[in-house]
Amino acid sequence: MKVDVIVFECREGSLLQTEAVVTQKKQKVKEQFHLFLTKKRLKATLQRNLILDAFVDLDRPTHMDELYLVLRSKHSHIGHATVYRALRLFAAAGIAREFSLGDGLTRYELAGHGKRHDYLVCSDCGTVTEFDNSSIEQRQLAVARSMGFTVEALKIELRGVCSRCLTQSG
Amino acid sequence: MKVDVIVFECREGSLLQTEAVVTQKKQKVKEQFHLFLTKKRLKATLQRNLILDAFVDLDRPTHMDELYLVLRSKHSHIGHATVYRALRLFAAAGIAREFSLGDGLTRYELAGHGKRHDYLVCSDCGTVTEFDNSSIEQRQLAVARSMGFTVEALKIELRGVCSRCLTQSG
DNA sequence: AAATACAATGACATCCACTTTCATCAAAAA
DNA sequence: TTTTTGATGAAAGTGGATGTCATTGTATTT
Repeated sequence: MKVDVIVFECREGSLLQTEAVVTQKKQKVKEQFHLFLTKKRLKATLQRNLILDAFVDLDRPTHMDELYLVLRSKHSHIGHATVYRALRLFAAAGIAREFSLGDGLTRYELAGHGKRHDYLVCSDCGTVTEFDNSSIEQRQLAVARSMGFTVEALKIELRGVCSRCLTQSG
Repeated sequence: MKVDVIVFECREGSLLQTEAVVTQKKQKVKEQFHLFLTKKRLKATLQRNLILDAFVDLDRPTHMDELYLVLRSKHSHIGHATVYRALRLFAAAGIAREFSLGDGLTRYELAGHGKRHDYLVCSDCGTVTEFDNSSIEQRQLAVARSMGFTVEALKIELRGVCSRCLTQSG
C-alpha cells in the first residue's frame, strides 16, 4: 500500500514560526550535523548538504521516496541509496528520529522538535497527524516502570477517520 | 533485522488457564472460522485447519515465519503462501488481529483476547510483552475525539530494556 | 454416487522497500 | 599536489509479502 502522508502541525505556535526562526533552526541543525561529521571523520559532501536542506525545509515527517522526489526535481544526479544512507546518518547524528507506522515505510522526522511520538493515522486518506499529550506519556512510563521496564522510546498510534474525511463522506 | 519474539502473558489469570478452558476457547474459534467460511462460500481445507490449530495452540502473537516453521516440523507439505493467505483470512474472519511493530514483519494475534494493543518491546532481547491499561486508553480516546478524530484502533508501543536484560547486564 | 464447478494449494515468479557491492569520484590530510 | 580514504550511484542482492497458474481438493449439484 502506498499512501501520501501530509502532516498537519498540531503543536501550538508552530504555524506561526517566522522565516527567521526557521532559518535559525536550520542553521543549528546543520551545525550539529557538521560537528558530528568532524567527530566521526566523515565527509561533508554536496549530496549530504542537499539532502539535509531538503529534509529540514520539508519540516514534517517524511520518508526516503518523498525526499528523493523532492531532490530529483531540482538535482537530477542524486541516487536512492545516497538518500537512504543520508537519512540513516542523520538518525545516527541525532538530528533525525527514525520511526515506522506499520505500512512498510521507514519514516524520519527532525529530532528536537520536542519528543513527538503520538500519531493519528487516518485510515481513509492516510494523513498522519501528530499530537502531544504529556499526561498520557507519564502514565505510560509509570506502568512500564512498575513492570521493571526501563523505557527508551514511546509511541502511540491511533488509527481512525479524521474530521475531514468524516465530513466529506457523511 | 530478525528477532525471536517471546511474549509473556501479563493479564492476570492468563497463566492459570486450565487445559479445559483452552480447549473450549479453541473450539469456539474454530467454529467461528468455519461459520465465516460457510457464509463466504469458502472451503475448509486440511491446511487451513492445521494452520488455525497451530496458531491457536501457540496462544501468543506470532508471524508467518514462526508459524511456518512450527507447521513444517510436523507437516512438511505446507507452503509459505498458504500460511500467509490463511493468516490474512483469519484476520478477515475476525479471529485474528493483524499488527506491526516496525521491524518489517506482519504479526498476528488471536482476537477476542481482550483488546490488546499495548506492547513493551525490549531493545536488548527483542521480547514483546503485552500489557493493558484502560485509563491510558480512555485518555487517548478523549484527546483524539477532541481533535475530531473517530478512533478505530489504538496502539501503544514502548521500547526499552526489560527487567531481565537489565539484571543480566548490570 | 458421479459429475461438475470452482476455490485452494504450492512451486515459482514477481513486487517493493531497503541494503550492499564495487568501480569511480571527491573531500580532507599529508 | 599527491595521497588517503570515505562517498557516490548504478546495478545487483535481500527478505518479507503477494501474484500467477497448472494442478488438486472440496462441496454442491445432478
